[in-house]
Amino acid sequence: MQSLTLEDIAQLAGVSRSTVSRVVNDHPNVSQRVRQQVWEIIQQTGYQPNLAARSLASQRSNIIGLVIPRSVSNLFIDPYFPRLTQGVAQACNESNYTLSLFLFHTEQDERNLLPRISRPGLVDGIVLQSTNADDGLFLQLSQSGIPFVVAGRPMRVLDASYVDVDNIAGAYSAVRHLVHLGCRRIGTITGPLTTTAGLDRLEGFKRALSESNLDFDEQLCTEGDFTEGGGYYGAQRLLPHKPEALFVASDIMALGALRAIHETGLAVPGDIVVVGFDDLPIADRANPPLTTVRQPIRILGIKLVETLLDILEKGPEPPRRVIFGTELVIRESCGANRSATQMARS
Amino acid sequence: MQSLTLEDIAQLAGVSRSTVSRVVNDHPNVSQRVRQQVWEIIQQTGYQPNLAARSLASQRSNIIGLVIPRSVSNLFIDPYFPRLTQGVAQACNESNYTLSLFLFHTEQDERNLLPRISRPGLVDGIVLQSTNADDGLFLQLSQSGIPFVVAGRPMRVLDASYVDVDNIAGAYSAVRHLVHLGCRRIGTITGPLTTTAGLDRLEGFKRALSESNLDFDEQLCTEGDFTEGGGYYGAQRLLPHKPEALFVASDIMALGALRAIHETGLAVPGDIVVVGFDDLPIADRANPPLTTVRQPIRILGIKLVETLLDILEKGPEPPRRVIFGTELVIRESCGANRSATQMARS
DNA sequence: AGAGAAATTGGGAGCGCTCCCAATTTCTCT
DNA sequence: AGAGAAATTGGGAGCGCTCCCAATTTCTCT
Repeated sequence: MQSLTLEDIAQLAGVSRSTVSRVVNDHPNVSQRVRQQVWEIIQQTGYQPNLAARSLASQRSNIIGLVIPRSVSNLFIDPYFPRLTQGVAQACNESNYTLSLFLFHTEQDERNLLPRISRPGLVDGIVLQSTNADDGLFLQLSQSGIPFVVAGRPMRVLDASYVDVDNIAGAYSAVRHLVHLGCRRIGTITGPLTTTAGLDRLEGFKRALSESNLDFDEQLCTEGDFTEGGGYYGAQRLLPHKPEALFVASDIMALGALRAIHETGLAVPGDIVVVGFDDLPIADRANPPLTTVRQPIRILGIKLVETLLDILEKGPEPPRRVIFGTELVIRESCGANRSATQMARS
Repeated sequence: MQSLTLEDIAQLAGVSRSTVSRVVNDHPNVSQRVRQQVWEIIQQTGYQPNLAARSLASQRSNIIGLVIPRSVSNLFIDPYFPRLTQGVAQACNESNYTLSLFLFHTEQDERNLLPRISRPGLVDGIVLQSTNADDGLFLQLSQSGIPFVVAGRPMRVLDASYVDVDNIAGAYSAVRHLVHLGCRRIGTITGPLTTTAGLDRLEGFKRALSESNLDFDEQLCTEGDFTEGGGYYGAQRLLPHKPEALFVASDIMALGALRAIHETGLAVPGDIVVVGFDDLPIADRANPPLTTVRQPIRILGIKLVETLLDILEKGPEPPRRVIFGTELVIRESCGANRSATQMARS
C-alpha cells in the first residue's frame, strides 16, 4: 500500500505540485477547470495528504492535547470527565483537529508530562483540567509558551484563559431554594477546598446563608473529595448535628450521602432534604431522584476547544474568560414537588 | 521561543547532526566520551527533537488511535470506557506513544472516520472498540492495511486480532453459583445481542442452566442495552414471571434492575437475588452490595496496546488472541454471606 | 490589436529529522 | 611498528509537504 504523494497527483493531473497543494487546501487562485480536474484525480486515487509532512512544513500539527492531571484522573471514573471529553472530542471533529489524551497513572508519568507534551511538532495547544495539586505543571506550562486554556478557573495562575461555570451562583441558588422551603439548619459537604470548584461552591453556600440571615455553623460543614465515599463519610460526620438539609457539592457525593442517611434509618426528603451539583444522568435515577444544580458539561468541553482555537489564531492576549450559568433542577430529594426549574445566572 | 534543532546541538557540541541523532535515539556506535558531551548540551539547552520531522523521516508517528464508535460512545458515560481508556493511556505512556482519542457525535463524524484516521502520517495503529453496528468500519479498516486490534471479540471479522475476557466462563460461573445457592427459576437481562459480549454472556447463562438440568425459559430472558434504563425496564418485564434470581449482564443494568425490584416492594436478596457483571466501583456501593463477575478492564486496556505494538513490530500474522479470566465477587445481593471469592478461568 | 494589469501556474528552498554509506579514527594482533 | 579489522563519525539524500516568488497565461480596456 505505497501511498501517493502530492507529486504523484500532480503528474497524473498534468499540473504542478503547488497547484495540487492549493486545491487540497482550498486556496484561491486556481482556475475552476484545473481545480475540478485535480479533484477528480484525488477522488479516483483516494489521495490523502501526509500529516507529518504537513506538520513539518507548516509548523502546525492540528492536534490538541487534553491533559487531565493525576490528582483528578483517579476520578476519570466520575462521569464528569467522560462528558467533558466528549464535548472536547466533538469540537475537535468539527474543526478538523485531532485530539490527544494525556492521562497519568504514576507520579513519574506526570513529571514527564511537560517534556513530552511540549515537544515541538506534537500539539498546537492544550486543554488542561484545573487542579491545585499540580501547580508546578501550570507554571511550567505558562512558561513553555505553548498555548493553553484551563477547564475550570485555575487557583493561582491569574492570567490564564479558562472556561468555567458559575459555581458561586449555582450553589447560591440551590441553598436559597432550601431556605425558601423553610430549612434553617443547612449543612454542606464541600468539594476539595484545594479546588476552585470546591471553594466557589462553598462561597455560594455561605452567601446564601448570610443573605438569609442564617449563621454559618462550622459543625454543619465538612470537606469532601468528590467521590461517593467522600459523600458517605461526610454525611456520617454531619448527621449527628441534626441538619434539616444538606447541600452536597457533587452528585456522586450526594449518592454517598444518601447511602449514609438511609443507613441511619432517616428518610429523604421526609427527615432531611438533599441537593446535589452537576446533574449527571444518575441524579435522576437516585432514590429519591436528586434535586441538583445542572452544569452544561459537554458545552464546556466544546467551548474550551473554541477558546483554544481562538487563542491559536489571535494570540493569548487578552486572557479569555467564559463563565456558563447553571440551572437548578428540582426533583424529589428536596421535598419540593414542583417540576419547575429556576435559572441562576452570573 | 525559537526551538533548537539537531543541527544547533551538533554545532554546540562540535559534532555532526548524525551523531546527535544517534545520541538522542540511544543508538549504539557512539563513543562514551562523545555521548556524554552531547547529553550535557542537550540537558543544558533543553533540546527536544521535533516530532513531526521525526515522523516524516522515519515514517512512524508513535501515535496510537483509540476509536470508540458512535454506537457505544453514547455509553462513554458507562465507567467501562473511562477505565479501558485509562489502561490504554497508561500503556501508551510506558511505551512512549501518544494516545489519540476518536469519539463520534454524529453519523457524519463517523463516516469521516476512516478518511481521517487512515491519513498517512497520523497514527501507527488503532485500538478499536468492538461493536456490531459498524461493520462497514471494520471492513474498511481491514482493507486499509492500517494495523489494528479490537477490544472485545469482533462479530464478523474473523481474522482480526483482539483482546477480550472470557464472557462465557464468567457468566457460567455466576449462574452456577446461583444454582448452588438453590435457585431454580433464574432469569437474565442480557446485553445487546448485537454484541459478542451480550451473546457470550447469554451463552454462558444457557450452558450453566443446561449443565444444571434446568430448562431455558424464554419468558425469563429479556434483552437489555447495557444502560441503567435498560436494566430497569428489563426487570419490569421479567418480574411478573416470578424469577427467584436474576443474572444481569452488566453492573449498570443491575442497578436499574435493583431500582425496579425495590419499586415493586420486593427485597434483595430476601425475595429475589441479583448478580451483575463487571465489578465497577459502584457495585460495592449498591444497595445491597452487588455480587458480580469481575473483569480486569484496565489490564485489558494495557494488553490491547501491548498487542498492537507487537503487531507493529512483527506484523499482523498470525492474528493475536488474548482472553482474560474473570472472577466471581460474592457480596450480599446473591444472599450468600460468604466473603470468599471463587475463580472462573477459561 | 496590443499594452498593462490581474489571475494562474510552476519550481526552488526549506521544515527538522532518519538512514545509508563513505571517510576517518581507533583498536587488535603479530 | 604497521597492516587489517572494527568502531566511530560525517555528510548527502530524502521523507512529503508549504510558502514564496518568478514566470506564464488570461483578461481588460482603449
